[in-house]
Amino acid sequence: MLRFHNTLTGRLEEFRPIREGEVGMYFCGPTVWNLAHVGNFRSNVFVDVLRRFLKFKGFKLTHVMNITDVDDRIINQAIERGVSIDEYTAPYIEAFWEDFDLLGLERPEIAPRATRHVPQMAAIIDRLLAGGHAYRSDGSIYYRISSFPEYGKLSKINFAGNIAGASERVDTDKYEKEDARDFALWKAPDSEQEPTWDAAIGRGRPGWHIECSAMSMQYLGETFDIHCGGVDLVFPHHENEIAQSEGATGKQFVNYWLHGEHLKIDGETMSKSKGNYYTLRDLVAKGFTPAAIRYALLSVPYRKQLNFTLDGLRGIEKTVAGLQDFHARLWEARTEPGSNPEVRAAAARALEEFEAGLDDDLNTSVALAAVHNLTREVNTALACAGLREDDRRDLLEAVGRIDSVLNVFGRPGREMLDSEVQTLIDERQEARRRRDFSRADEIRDQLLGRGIVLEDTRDGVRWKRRGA
RNA sequence: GGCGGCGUAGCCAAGUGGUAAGGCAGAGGUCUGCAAAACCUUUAUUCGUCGGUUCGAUUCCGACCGCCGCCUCCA
Repeated sequence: MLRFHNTLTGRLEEFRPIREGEVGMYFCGPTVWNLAHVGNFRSNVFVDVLRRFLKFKGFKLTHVMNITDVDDRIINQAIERGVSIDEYTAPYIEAFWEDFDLLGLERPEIAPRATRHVPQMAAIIDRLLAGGHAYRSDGSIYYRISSFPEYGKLSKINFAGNIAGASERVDTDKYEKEDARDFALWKAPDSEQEPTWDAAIGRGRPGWHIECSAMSMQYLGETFDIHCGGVDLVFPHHENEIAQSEGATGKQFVNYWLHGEHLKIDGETMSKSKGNYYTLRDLVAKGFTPAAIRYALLSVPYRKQLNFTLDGLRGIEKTVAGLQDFHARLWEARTEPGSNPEVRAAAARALEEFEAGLDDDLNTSVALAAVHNLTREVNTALACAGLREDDRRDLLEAVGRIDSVLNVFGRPGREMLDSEVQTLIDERQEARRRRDFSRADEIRDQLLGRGIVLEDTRDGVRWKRRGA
């Protein structure tokens, strides 16, 4: 039974989609004003595990991830450089997808861009105006929080007790708002340079929150199953989405809200000034593999802060290499016909525990423990020739199924070595037959220098690549 | 000030009212010409501190200490 911790209710709840066997989910995606950092990708990895596990469970998925390509930062940067919004964001969107693919993330079914959905946003704002949930002021349009008594139900925010200690931080707004809590749905242009849209509601540009209401409802309907994002979005972004959507439709917006925790770097918040700010590219440049980064980001359950350290990542490189070696060894294993009931049972148990772990609010730690227990048991069988052909087939299938969610085992297909390397390997085998071990070791070291690691096994020599 | 999270071996960490998963590192061993890989054994009488409830608490309650986050368009 699949259960999620629902931020809306604060409880662990059984997941029941609106339509049997189908799931609509929305994830607040990147704001493409700079290169995404490793923390951004923790959210993406969490959502990737979620979407892959839903497919594992047999659900048909419609996953929408928006791309925020208009906000104050983007507009300011574009104006400063004298380029259009699209020109400014294009390289960041491209870089985002490159990193996304590199981490083995499955692309969502739909990835709408805010700038392409302004009419839909205007339509919702129009409904809100008609319903008394919004008002015009100084050419801008604001959401009237007092018209939505349930405001605060997601973040449990309490304005009464809130203002006292935080009062010095409350925005002294230049705009004319009825209430300090009200937020902008539609902004009148500040200057002539600013990009604007002509919509039925006037000329201007959308506020931040409205795009997610507009795009999620366009692609998933007025009520849908899952909305996820980082914890920082709970307030105000998601709270405002609820106010906008439910204010406009009068229906419940989302059934399950899932929020991923942030990561810490060496126990501290990541920030440029602390020098612990890593983009994916930084880590790859340091020699880390995407599979290990992915593993690191998913190894701790999504609702826990995870402590990301380079030392830890180095250890995880070994863990992941072990899993990939295991997969390759299993793929190559020469086995006798038949089956070993113990191995069969181990495979079945691992799949069960893997699924049970993820069923429990995506407890990836438990799921990974099941994987490691399986690889150890199978390695034992492999070491004492206790693996049979039927087991091998079952295990490859089980690993494939597990990896359809984790995506860390790598593809075991054999790459061809160039003939010069192959000749050296053959020469070394010949030298070993002559017991000319100094020549054999010389060749082994030589290949190691080229990133090729040799292993002598009972079935002959194996080779694999290792990063420099 | 309001709301929330966390503190478990050298490190990363899961977890539960009934006696501590998993990974990395360490030690010893098997295998190997030597390696590598893999496997086996081993590594927390103990889960921040102090109280309380209980037959029994790391797990529930209270206090305290320490760390992190949201209340600022930051994942």
